[in-house]
Amino acid sequence: MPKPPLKPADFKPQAQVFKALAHPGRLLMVDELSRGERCVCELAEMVGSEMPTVSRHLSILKNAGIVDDEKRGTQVFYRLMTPCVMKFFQCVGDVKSNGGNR
Amino acid sequence: MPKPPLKPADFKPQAQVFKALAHPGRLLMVDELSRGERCVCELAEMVGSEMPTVSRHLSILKNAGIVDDEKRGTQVFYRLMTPCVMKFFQCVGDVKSNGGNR
DNA sequence: AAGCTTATTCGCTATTTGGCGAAATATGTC
DNA sequence: GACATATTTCGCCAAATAGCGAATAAGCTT
Repeated sequence: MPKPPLKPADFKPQAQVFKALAHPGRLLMVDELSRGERCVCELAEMVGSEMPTVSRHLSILKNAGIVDDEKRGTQVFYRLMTPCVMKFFQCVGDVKSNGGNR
Repeated sequence: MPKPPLKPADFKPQAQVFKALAHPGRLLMVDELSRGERCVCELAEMVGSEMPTVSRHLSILKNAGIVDDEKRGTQVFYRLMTPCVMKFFQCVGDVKSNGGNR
Protein backbone atom coordinates (compact mmCIF):
# COMPACT_ATOMS: atom_id res chain seq x y z
CA MET A 1 0.00 0.00 0.00
CA PRO A 2 1.18 3.55 -0.59
CA LYS A 3 2.52 4.83 2.70
CA PRO A 4 0.28 7.56 4.08
CA PRO A 5 1.75 11.07 4.20
CA LEU A 6 3.25 11.92 7.56
CA LYS A 7 1.76 14.74 9.56
CA PRO A 8 3.41 16.99 12.15
CA ALA A 9 1.48 15.21 14.89
CA ASP A 10 3.31 11.99 14.02
CA PHE A 11 6.52 13.58 15.30
CA LYS A 12 5.15 14.72 18.61
CA PRO A 13 6.79 11.96 20.68
CA GLN A 14 10.19 12.62 19.15
CA ALA A 15 9.73 16.35 19.58
CA GLN A 16 9.10 15.78 23.26
CA VAL A 17 12.46 14.08 23.62
CA PHE A 18 14.27 16.84 21.78
CA LYS A 19 12.43 19.40 23.87
CA ALA A 20 13.63 17.71 27.01
CA LEU A 21 17.20 18.03 25.76
CA ALA A 22 16.79 21.62 24.58
CA HIS A 23 18.20 23.26 27.69
CA PRO A 24 21.84 23.86 28.68
CA GLY A 25 21.37 22.84 32.30
CA ARG A 26 19.60 19.64 31.36
CA LEU A 27 22.31 18.78 28.85
CA LEU A 28 24.91 19.29 31.54
CA MET A 29 23.01 16.90 33.80
CA VAL A 30 22.67 14.29 31.07
CA ASP A 31 26.38 14.57 30.38
CA GLU A 32 27.15 14.13 34.04
CA LEU A 33 24.77 11.19 34.35
CA SER A 34 26.55 9.50 31.47
CA ARG A 35 29.39 8.96 33.93
CA GLY A 36 27.22 7.39 36.61
CA GLU A 37 24.23 7.99 38.81
CA ARG A 38 23.95 11.17 40.82
CA CYS A 39 21.60 12.44 43.52
CA VAL A 40 19.58 15.60 43.06
CA CYS A 41 21.71 17.65 45.41
CA GLU A 42 24.89 16.79 43.51
CA LEU A 43 23.30 17.85 40.25
CA ALA A 44 21.90 20.99 41.81
CA GLU A 45 25.35 22.06 42.86
CA MET A 46 26.76 21.33 39.40
CA VAL A 47 24.24 23.40 37.51
CA GLY A 48 24.16 26.12 40.14
CA SER A 49 20.38 26.38 40.44
CA GLU A 50 18.03 25.94 43.36
CA MET A 51 16.86 22.44 44.09
CA PRO A 52 13.22 23.03 43.08
CA THR A 53 14.44 24.12 39.69
CA VAL A 54 16.70 21.10 39.27
CA SER A 55 14.02 18.74 40.46
CA ARG A 56 11.70 20.13 37.84
CA HIS A 57 14.30 19.70 35.11
CA LEU A 58 14.86 16.11 36.16
CA SER A 59 11.16 15.37 36.05
CA ILE A 60 11.12 16.67 32.49
CA LEU A 61 13.98 14.34 31.54
CA LYS A 62 12.30 11.46 33.30
CA ASN A 63 9.01 12.17 31.61
CA ALA A 64 10.75 12.00 28.25
CA GLY A 65 12.19 8.60 29.16
CA ILE A 66 15.77 9.84 29.15
CA VAL A 67 16.51 9.22 32.82
CA ASP A 68 15.06 7.18 35.63
CA ASP A 69 15.19 7.67 39.37
CA GLU A 70 15.49 5.53 42.44
CA LYS A 71 14.92 6.58 46.00
CA ARG A 72 17.46 5.33 48.53
CA GLY A 73 16.94 6.56 52.03
CA THR A 74 16.38 10.24 51.97
CA GLN A 75 18.03 10.81 48.61
CA VAL A 76 16.87 10.25 45.07
CA PHE A 77 19.41 9.03 42.52
CA TYR A 78 19.00 9.60 38.82
CA ARG A 79 20.60 7.61 36.05
CA LEU A 80 20.73 7.80 32.27
CA MET A 81 18.36 5.33 30.65
CA THR A 82 19.41 5.72 27.05
CA PRO A 83 23.16 6.06 26.57
CA CYS A 84 22.56 6.50 22.85
CA VAL A 85 21.61 10.03 23.74
CA MET A 86 25.30 10.70 24.18
CA LYS A 87 25.90 10.10 20.49
CA PHE A 88 23.84 13.20 19.90
CA PHE A 89 26.59 15.31 21.33
CA GLN A 90 29.05 14.23 18.65
CA CYS A 91 26.57 14.88 15.88
CA VAL A 92 25.54 18.19 17.36
CA GLY A 93 29.18 19.19 17.38
CA ASP A 94 29.29 18.37 13.67
CA VAL A 95 26.28 20.56 13.09
CA LYS A 96 27.87 23.59 14.64
CA SER A 97 31.21 23.18 12.88
CA ASN A 98 29.42 23.01 9.56
CA GLY A 99 28.61 26.66 9.67
CA GLY A 100 25.92 27.20 12.23
CA ASN A 101 27.64 30.24 13.68
CA ARG A 102 29.35 31.85 10.74
CA MET B 1 45.86 19.76 33.78
CA PRO B 2 42.70 18.83 35.64
CA LYS B 3 39.82 19.45 33.29
CA PRO B 4 37.75 22.38 34.50
CA PRO B 5 34.22 21.63 35.65
CA LEU B 6 31.67 22.12 32.91
CA LYS B 7 29.03 24.77 33.33
CA PRO B 8 25.53 24.96 31.85
CA ALA B 9 26.69 27.75 29.55
CA ASP B 10 29.11 25.33 27.91
CA PHE B 11 26.13 23.43 26.50
CA LYS B 12 24.39 26.41 25.01
CA PRO B 13 25.38 25.68 21.40
CA GLN B 14 24.19 22.09 21.63
CA ALA B 15 21.01 23.19 23.35
CA GLN B 16 20.30 25.51 20.45
CA VAL B 17 20.44 22.58 18.03
CA PHE B 18 18.14 20.48 20.17
CA LYS B 19 15.80 23.43 20.55
CA ALA B 20 15.63 23.79 16.80
CA LEU B 21 14.57 20.13 16.58
CA ALA B 22 12.09 20.36 19.44
CA HIS B 23 9.02 20.94 17.32
CA PRO B 24 6.85 18.41 15.46
CA GLY B 25 6.52 20.52 12.33
CA ARG B 26 10.24 21.14 12.11
CA LEU B 27 10.96 17.45 12.59
CA LEU B 28 8.59 16.64 9.77
CA MET B 29 10.44 19.08 7.56
CA VAL B 30 13.83 17.66 8.48
CA ASP B 31 12.54 14.19 7.75
CA GLU B 32 11.26 15.32 4.39
CA LEU B 33 14.50 17.13 3.57
CA SER B 34 16.41 13.93 4.29
CA ARG B 35 14.94 12.67 1.02
CA GLY B 36 16.04 15.68 -1.01
CA GLU B 37 15.73 19.41 -1.27
CA ARG B 38 12.34 21.07 -1.14
CA CYS B 39 11.06 24.58 -1.68
CA VAL B 40 9.24 26.48 1.04
CA CYS B 41 5.85 26.10 -0.59
CA GLU B 42 6.19 22.31 -0.74
CA LEU B 43 7.08 22.18 2.93
CA ALA B 44 4.29 24.57 3.82
CA GLU B 45 1.77 22.28 2.22
CA MET B 46 3.20 19.25 4.03
CA VAL B 47 3.03 20.75 7.49
CA GLY B 48 -0.26 22.48 6.85
CA SER B 49 0.72 25.89 8.18
CA GLU B 50 0.82 29.31 6.59
CA MET B 51 3.92 30.24 4.71
CA PRO B 52 5.13 32.91 7.15
CA THR B 53 5.06 30.30 9.88
CA VAL B 54 6.98 27.77 7.83
CA SER B 55 9.50 30.35 6.73
CA ARG B 56 10.15 31.21 10.34
CA HIS B 57 10.63 27.55 11.25
CA LEU B 58 13.09 27.13 8.42
CA SER B 59 15.08 30.15 9.54
CA ILE B 60 15.33 28.56 12.98
CA LEU B 61 16.67 25.34 11.46
CA LYS B 62 19.07 27.30 9.29
CA ASN B 63 20.26 29.33 12.21
CA ALA B 64 21.06 26.14 14.07
CA GLY B 65 23.12 24.94 11.11
CA ILE B 66 20.80 22.04 10.36
CA VAL B 67 19.67 23.16 6.92
CA ASP B 68 20.87 25.56 4.28
CA ASP B 69 18.96 27.39 1.56
CA GLU B 70 19.51 28.42 -2.01
CA LYS B 71 17.44 30.78 -4.02
CA ARG B 72 16.65 29.73 -7.58
CA GLY B 73 14.42 32.07 -9.48
CA THR B 74 11.46 32.94 -7.40
CA GLN B 75 11.71 29.94 -5.13
CA VAL B 76 13.98 29.10 -2.20
CA PHE B 77 15.11 25.51 -1.80
CA TYR B 78 16.19 24.09 1.52
CA ARG B 79 18.38 21.07 2.04
CA LEU B 80 19.62 19.10 5.02
CA MET B 81 23.18 20.01 5.95
CA THR B 82 23.82 17.31 8.53
CA PRO B 83 22.39 13.91 7.63
CA CYS B 84 23.65 12.61 10.96
CA VAL B 85 20.62 14.33 12.41
CA MET B 86 18.57 11.50 11.01
CA LYS B 87 20.27 9.04 13.34
CA PHE B 88 18.59 10.91 16.15
CA PHE B 89 15.29 9.56 15.07
CA GLN B 90 16.33 5.97 15.65
CA CYS B 91 17.70 6.78 19.08
CA VAL B 92 14.67 8.83 19.99
CA GLY B 93 12.54 5.85 19.07
CA ASP B 94 14.63 3.79 21.48
CA VAL B 95 14.04 6.34 24.21
CA LYS B 96 10.31 6.13 23.95
CA SER B 97 10.17 2.34 23.76
CA ASN B 98 12.28 2.11 26.87
CA GLY B 99 9.46 3.28 29.00
CA GLY B 100 8.97 6.95 28.36
CA ASN B 101 5.22 6.59 28.34
CA ARG B 102 4.54 3.72 30.65
C1' DA C 1 5.80 49.38 -15.45
C1' DA C 2 1.84 46.39 -13.85
C1' DG C 3 0.68 42.27 -12.09
C1' DC C 4 1.49 37.59 -10.34
C1' DT C 5 4.10 34.34 -7.45
C1' DT C 6 7.21 33.07 -3.79
C1' DA C 7 9.24 34.12 0.37
C1' DT C 8 10.54 36.95 4.40
C1' DT C 9 9.82 40.41 8.01
C1' DC C 10 6.73 42.77 11.20
C1' DG C 11 3.26 43.44 14.84
C1' DC C 12 0.25 41.31 17.57
C1' DT C 13 -1.72 37.85 20.92
C1' DA C 14 -1.94 33.29 23.20
C1' DT C 15 0.62 29.68 25.15
C1' DT C 16 4.63 27.55 27.12
C1' DT C 17 8.87 27.53 29.62
C1' DG C 18 12.16 28.80 33.37
C1' DG C 19 13.28 30.24 37.75
C1' DC C 20 12.47 31.36 42.50
C1' DG C 21 10.74 31.07 47.39
C1' DA C 22 7.20 29.04 50.26
C1' DA C 23 4.86 25.12 51.49
C1' DA C 24 4.24 20.19 51.56
C1' DT C 25 6.28 15.17 51.73
C1' DA C 26 9.17 11.67 53.08
C1' DT C 27 12.92 9.62 55.54
C1' DG C 28 16.19 9.25 59.13
C1' DT C 29 17.88 10.78 63.88
C1' DC C 30 17.64 11.85 68.72
C1' DG D 1 7.26 12.82 68.83
C1' DA D 2 10.26 16.91 67.71
C1' DC D 3 13.77 17.90 64.47
C1' DA D 4 16.93 17.92 60.52
C1' DT D 5 17.78 16.70 55.63
C1' DA D 6 16.47 15.74 50.81
C1' DT D 7 13.14 16.24 47.47
C1' DT D 8 8.93 17.51 45.24
C1' DT D 9 4.83 20.40 44.45
C1' DC D 10 2.69 24.95 44.29
C1' DG D 11 1.96 29.80 43.10
C1' DC D 12 3.80 33.44 41.15
C1' DC D 13 6.08 36.41 37.53
C1' DA D 14 9.36 37.20 33.56
C1' DA D 15 10.87 35.70 29.24
C1' DA D 16 10.68 32.92 25.13
C1' DT D 17 7.99 30.49 21.52
C1' DA D 18 4.24 29.68 18.05
C1' DG D 19 0.95 31.15 15.06
C1' DC D 20 -1.49 34.35 12.13
C1' DG D 21 -2.50 38.21 8.85
C1' DA D 22 -0.61 42.45 6.94
C1' DA D 23 3.10 44.52 4.89
C1' DT D 24 7.44 44.21 2.37
C1' DA D 25 10.90 42.31 -0.94
C1' DA D 26 12.47 39.93 -4.95
C1' DG D 27 11.92 37.72 -9.39
C1' DC D 28 9.04 36.41 -13.54
C1' DT D 29 6.03 37.50 -17.34
C1' DT D 30 3.87 40.36 -20.43
